[in-house]
Amino acid sequence: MSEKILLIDGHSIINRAFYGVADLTNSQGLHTNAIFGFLNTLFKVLDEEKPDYVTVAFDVKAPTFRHDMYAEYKGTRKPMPGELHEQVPVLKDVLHAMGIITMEKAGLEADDLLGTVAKRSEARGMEVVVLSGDRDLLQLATERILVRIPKTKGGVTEIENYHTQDVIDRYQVTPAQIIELKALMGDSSDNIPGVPGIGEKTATSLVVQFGSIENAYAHVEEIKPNRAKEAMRNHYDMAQLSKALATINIDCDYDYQWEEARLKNIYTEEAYQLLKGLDFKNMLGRFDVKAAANSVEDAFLEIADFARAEEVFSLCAGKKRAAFSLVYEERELLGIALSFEGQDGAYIPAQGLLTEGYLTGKLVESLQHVPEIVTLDLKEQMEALGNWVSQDAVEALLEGKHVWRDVGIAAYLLNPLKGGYAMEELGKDYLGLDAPSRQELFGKEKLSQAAVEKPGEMKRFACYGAYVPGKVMPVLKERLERDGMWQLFEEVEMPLATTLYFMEQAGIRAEAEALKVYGQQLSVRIGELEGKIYEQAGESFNINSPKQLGVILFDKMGMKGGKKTKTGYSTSADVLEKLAPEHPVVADILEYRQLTKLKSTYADGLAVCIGADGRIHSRFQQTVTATGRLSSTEPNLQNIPIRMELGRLIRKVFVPAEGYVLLDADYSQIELRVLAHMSGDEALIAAYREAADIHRMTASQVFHVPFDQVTSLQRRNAKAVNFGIVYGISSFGLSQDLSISRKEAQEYIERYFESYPKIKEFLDRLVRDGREKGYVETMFGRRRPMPELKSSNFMQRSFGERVAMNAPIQGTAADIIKIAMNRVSQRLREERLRSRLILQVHDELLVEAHREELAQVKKILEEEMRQAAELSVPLEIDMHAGENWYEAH
DNA sequence: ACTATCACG
DNA sequence: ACGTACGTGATAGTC
Repeated sequence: MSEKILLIDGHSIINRAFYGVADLTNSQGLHTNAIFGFLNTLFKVLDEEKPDYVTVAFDVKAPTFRHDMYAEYKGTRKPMPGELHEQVPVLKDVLHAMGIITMEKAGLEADDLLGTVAKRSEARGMEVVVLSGDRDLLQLATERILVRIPKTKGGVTEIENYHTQDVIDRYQVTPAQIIELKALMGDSSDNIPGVPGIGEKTATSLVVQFGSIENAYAHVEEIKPNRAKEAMRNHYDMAQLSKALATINIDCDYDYQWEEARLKNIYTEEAYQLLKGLDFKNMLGRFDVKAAANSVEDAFLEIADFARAEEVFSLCAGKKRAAFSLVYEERELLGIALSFEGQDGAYIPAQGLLTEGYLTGKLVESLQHVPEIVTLDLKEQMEALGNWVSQDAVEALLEGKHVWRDVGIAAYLLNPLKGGYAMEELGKDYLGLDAPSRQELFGKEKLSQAAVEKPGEMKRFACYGAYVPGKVMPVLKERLERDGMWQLFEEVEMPLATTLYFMEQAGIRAEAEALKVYGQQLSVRIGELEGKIYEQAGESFNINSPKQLGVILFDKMGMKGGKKTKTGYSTSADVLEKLAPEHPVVADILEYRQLTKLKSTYADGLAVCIGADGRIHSRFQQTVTATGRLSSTEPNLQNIPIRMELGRLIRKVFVPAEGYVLLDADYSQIELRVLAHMSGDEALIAAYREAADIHRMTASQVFHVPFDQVTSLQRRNAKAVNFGIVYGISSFGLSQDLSISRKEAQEYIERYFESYPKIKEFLDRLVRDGREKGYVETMFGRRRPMPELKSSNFMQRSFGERVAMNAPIQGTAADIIKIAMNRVSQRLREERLRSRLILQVHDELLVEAHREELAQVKKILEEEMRQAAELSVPLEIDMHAGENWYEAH
């Protein structure tokens, strides 16, 4: 096997880290965020690539120009901010302490050094990995040179990988032609001027058509859009100059010694001390654990005989804290892992005398005595447990006199942007521990099979499943306390996990027969429409395929629809609605779309979710959204149609059990009320205190007309403005929504802010705080990290600004209803009622209320929802009871 | 696995 | 000049 070398573009990775990681300083006041980000990326790539050689290339800070004659361009490169500048030498020290060499040479750029060493290494038959944030480097990609580009998407770093074909797939040009592309379109971050008037699209088509700038110029008359032709003619010199700037020198005069770069143990004492001085506590964990890599696993036990199992359970029962993990698959229990003080991990497989029932019964019994119980995904564990012990036993355990802590939920609060909170992720993030993932150990193999074939791996997997939560929890607690979210965790999120468990268990009754009839009715009409559409189109085709539909509508029938998506024509509803007057088939297509949606997603989709008990048990996910809302899956019961009557009818299939009714309560405009409170705007607060029609009030203020003379159009527009404010207003967005010009939309917004100056101040403050602190927060301290606000990319930054305005509002509303849910659910149980909370739809709660308890339940809902938070405006609710969800809402 | 579309708050 | 409303999940088609 050939050896592997990893080459890192130090300049671009540290820059990326600096702008992507929230500001950090150590106790001496040294900025450390860029070093932190760099090292995290480095560790990630080292873990993934396991290279034999590593080198990091830097630019020399003295003025260095790739080509002296172009100094004026390179000279315009923005100077490094002092906060970043001071971190570079420290980073180099850390790298050197880990035995990783750096290279730099006056007169040469990091790019050139990387290119040179990459090519030489390739020539020696090595596998090469180049890591850079700069897409210029793509020109180096070959079959044996992999260019990796980290990309931050919503706070999560993913790395894009490019060999030759990947470049072609992504950019339509070869790696060598990346140079041409950059030369034409320019690159402001790299100070390549490019050709004015030519952007990515035009540049790509020119390179695809002509292969090179020179050839394009030779055939300048054939260049198609006139704009591009003129640009090429007038700025050919610029293009050539840009090309020279974009070209990486792969033959530098540099003496590179591979053996110097060979990677040894990077976890040295020296590096440890340096990281300690930087206050990188988490990374130290990594050093500790790496140093003692095998010691944890050595302590893991597998227990196969009855007497020892008894011993372990009774030992566990006597501890202050314990963590456990059920290892199961479908309805088969494979075993139980426990972790507590004095025993890092013990796995007890289900076998022989140690039956499923014995193990789970013993677990419940032991845990009853443990004051603090730690799990990863409590709700899921409890649902599994219910397979082997009685429902009552699970409920008693959940409501018992101990504290439950779910490390997945804790980690979610600390960073809600992550894709998941699996055991190995938590270990890595908070302990620097390299625990194996299920995927790594077993791949797609079934656990039941793995248990037989790989008992050693199964023991590791199971023990880590209990060990990691137990070890991570104290770290998470410290972080939550530091960030002011401990109370939110203890008093809102953890109780909510239990509330959601009860909701999922309860489910909602649905009438399969009625659903089937509804679906059949849809089918009839869908069939009619299908025939009608084919007739009008002159042929049959798949109406559900946007691609085929686009061809029929825009090519065959000649309707003028601008291209919109990357893949072709847009056929979305808003485009079709504008086209409807042109041809009657468009209306039919819209109706067809609507009906097939109803049929496939709702009629058919829900039918398969009805369980043997005649009820649908949706799953409420607590660790998914960026704002703190819940999400509902399998099926999603938070998007059941309501806006259109035909769809709304589906709600008639959701019915209460015999003897019950459905009681539905929703907050009235909770987000605007939250906004009124958080901003402290007197006008809005007064309006809500007087129970005024808020949209009419806004219209009256914004359009300067008396309250009772507001037209319905004005009210509608004002309503859209109110929505826009909550979404993080932009004139473009508002103009789209109202089909008005951007200018008009801008005027609405300005007049709104004149009427409600405190709201403008508030929103501005959110953006500013977000930028300075790196996060925004809700009334209850829930945070949303805001890495986007530091982006140099206009689009990302603008997005960040809207998010900064929206997240605290949406998130506070989410906090409030979560509090209400806990109180409602708890009171229903404490007051020994048969009524149950069964659904939450963001600002709405649905209770299956026993007819005899209706008055009492109404009172509970009303009280707990109104009093969930103390705001400077009242929290109003609308409440109805009905024989189905349609009637109740 | 990814994209387009559309259902909800 | 840049190109969008904020937050989700399910389905069908395409690659």
